[in-house]
Amino acid sequence: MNSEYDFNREVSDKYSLRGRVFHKIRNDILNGRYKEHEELKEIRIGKELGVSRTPVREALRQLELEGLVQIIPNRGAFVTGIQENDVRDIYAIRALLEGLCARWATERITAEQLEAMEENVYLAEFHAGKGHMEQMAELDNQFHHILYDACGSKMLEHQLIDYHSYVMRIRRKTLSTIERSTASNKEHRAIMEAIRAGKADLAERLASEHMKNAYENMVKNRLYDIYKKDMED
Amino acid sequence: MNSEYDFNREVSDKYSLRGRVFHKIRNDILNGRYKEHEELKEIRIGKELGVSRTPVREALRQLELEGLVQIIPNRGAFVTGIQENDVRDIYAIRALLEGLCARWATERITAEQLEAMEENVYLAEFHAGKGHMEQMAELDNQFHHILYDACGSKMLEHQLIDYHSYVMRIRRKTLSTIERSTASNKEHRAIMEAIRAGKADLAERLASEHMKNAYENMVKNRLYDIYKKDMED
DNA sequence: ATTGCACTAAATGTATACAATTATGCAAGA
DNA sequence: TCTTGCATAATTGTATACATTTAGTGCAAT
Repeated sequence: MNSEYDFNREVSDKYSLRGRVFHKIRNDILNGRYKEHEELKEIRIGKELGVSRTPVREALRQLELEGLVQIIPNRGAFVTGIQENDVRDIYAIRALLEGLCARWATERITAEQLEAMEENVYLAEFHAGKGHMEQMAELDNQFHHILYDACGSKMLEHQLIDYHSYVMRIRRKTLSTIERSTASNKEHRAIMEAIRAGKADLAERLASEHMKNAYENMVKNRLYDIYKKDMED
Repeated sequence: MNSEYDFNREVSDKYSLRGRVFHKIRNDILNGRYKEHEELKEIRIGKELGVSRTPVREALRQLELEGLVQIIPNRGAFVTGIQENDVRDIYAIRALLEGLCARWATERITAEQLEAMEENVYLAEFHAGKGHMEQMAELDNQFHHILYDACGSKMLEHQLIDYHSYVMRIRRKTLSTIERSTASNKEHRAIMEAIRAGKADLAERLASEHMKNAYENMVKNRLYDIYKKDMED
């Protein structure tokens, strides 16, 4: 019998212990509860969550997959350090890949995805007027995930989600000015309209520039200095 | 007191049991011992290598990191399927990233790395004349790894190495014609010379086209059909 | 005061036992 | 013959015990 299975299913299920531990630690890292280079000890985390070391160990190894944790043999698991150079490189890489993503999305986006994208942009404009920063940040994340989904490439989508997670710790702070947030959403609108108009070259260029702008804004405000100083003591 | 440590150390050490299991399974996948979608059962592999399930489980989760294995909860670990679309996407992504890599390498390459690159190209020309396919394939891998190293970005290097591993199962067969192999090395030479001359734009374009050529050659010869048919039964 | 070494404590690495889940085979019924 | 249901086997998930490695402490020798 032809045994079918969805091989594109998410890696870490939320219902196993390992899945729950995975998401807990992941959120704690992204929300800044754990600092850079902080050691994540299996016993302590296991005790905190009421599970044994085994699912914790496996969750930590899954987190290494996302680049949020680094495991050193016989030493332990550490929260990945955010290096200034790495951030620069990631944005350069993302400038290319988000461009490619926008190009492919232009060719393959569905009506539903386009509608979701439009709704996202409109909603963000509303919240921008009200100064709702929390919602803006969330909508920004959402916009990019819609774009990743729309490109129709699991490979590219997975890659971009990984990078997105990696810089989210910083990006949340980067977007925390209403000026950049508003400008960012305008760029989203431009990308969306290029995609809707079927202009692949334009969409690619706009998405690429969107990344460069985000990075330059970050550098200008030197918002990741808070991380830098941790590395210097 | 300042406890220093090399955080760029390789993830999987070769001296722990998990490390050995990891490399064993990895080689078996790359060398084609395990077919696509083949199930990798913890007990069987553990018995074969004389270890318990624990290091096998962890090795499998590390392999998921490289994209060679997919783990489905409560079902098991399976060799990643090579989809035609994924290969197309990876080469498109690599076309961009190898270009970026060549650009950065132009700006940052060291004298030693450049010399290694030159030696590689000369040696490949020698083996091309003799028709030594094995050596050609190995030198091709080596050239790209030198390039990755020379770009001076751990982020980009790691990314490219991952993709490189992923398609190596196919690429070995792709290079198996002496014509493509020779053409490929000519492209390597052109990239190397552009880097040596400090022409970043040219190096980027050549490296990008090198990927496109490799992919088009593969499609032309339809060399991955052997994989495709496995998926259709 | 400093270095070196042994010893201790604590953490990770591995093996194994048990629990939960999934796959398989067979029999009963339509 | 095909399907359904249950019993059983096989496999993964988790907990725990033990082995190994590492970090740190304290004491002695210089």
